[in-house]
Amino acid sequence: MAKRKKTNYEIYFEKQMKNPEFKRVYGEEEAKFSVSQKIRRFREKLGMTQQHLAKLTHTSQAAIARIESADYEGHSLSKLYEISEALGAKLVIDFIPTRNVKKSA
Amino acid sequence: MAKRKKTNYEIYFEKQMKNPEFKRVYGEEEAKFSVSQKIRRFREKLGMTQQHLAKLTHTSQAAIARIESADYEGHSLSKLYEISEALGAKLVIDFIPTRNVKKSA
DNA sequence: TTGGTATATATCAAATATGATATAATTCAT
DNA sequence: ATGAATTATATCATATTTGATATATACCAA
Repeated sequence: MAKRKKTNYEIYFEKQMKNPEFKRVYGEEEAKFSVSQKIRRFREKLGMTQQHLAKLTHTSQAAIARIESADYEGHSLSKLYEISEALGAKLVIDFIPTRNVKKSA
Repeated sequence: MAKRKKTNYEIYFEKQMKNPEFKRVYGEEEAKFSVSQKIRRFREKLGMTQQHLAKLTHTSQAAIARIESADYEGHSLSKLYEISEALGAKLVIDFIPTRNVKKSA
């Protein structure tokens, strides 16, 4: 069975992950957090309150609290884009291949 | 006005972005596609039909078509997680700092 | 403690996404 | 061109997210 050809991104990413510094920063420090946690951490790094982020994204402090709560899973992409904009960040979304999948039905 | 202290991640990322290879692969080849396009491209690389992906995610072919349509922006994270699982992929979501933001309200 | 600020939780109506179905349009092989 | 497979579009009921509000809790400083 022939192996699927890796994308450039995969090749590059795997190479980077062999770099201990990259692995530490990307693979551990950041990637282990849930989306909720990432938002909270990012906001707190900026010294920004939920109230302020709420104003920037035209919503309420309660809504931000909900989005940042650990067990919340109802995030929409449109909301995440709004939030990333308010945080001065770019939202990156990628599908990284992890295992083989049967090709067809 | 004192500059905000950069996070380790920011420092590392900016350094990487000065590497033309990283910039090309991370910033252009992948990031230029919308989420809809990424799903479609990923599915097609696997030689998988919308019908099959629909079955794997317990929904209809029409729903997959909608999710892959270029102008659709209603994606939810929960749906993206389901899809990435069916595609044999890990969904990566990250906020990459791009500019400074006022610290507080 | 008191007051002030920040965050968490609950409720409910409104907005939006989802699933299901039917059917149209496209693509592709023969 | 015909037919089969694939994808696109439309509609509508249902489910879920969102915004808004009120209020509770937590935390810190004076």
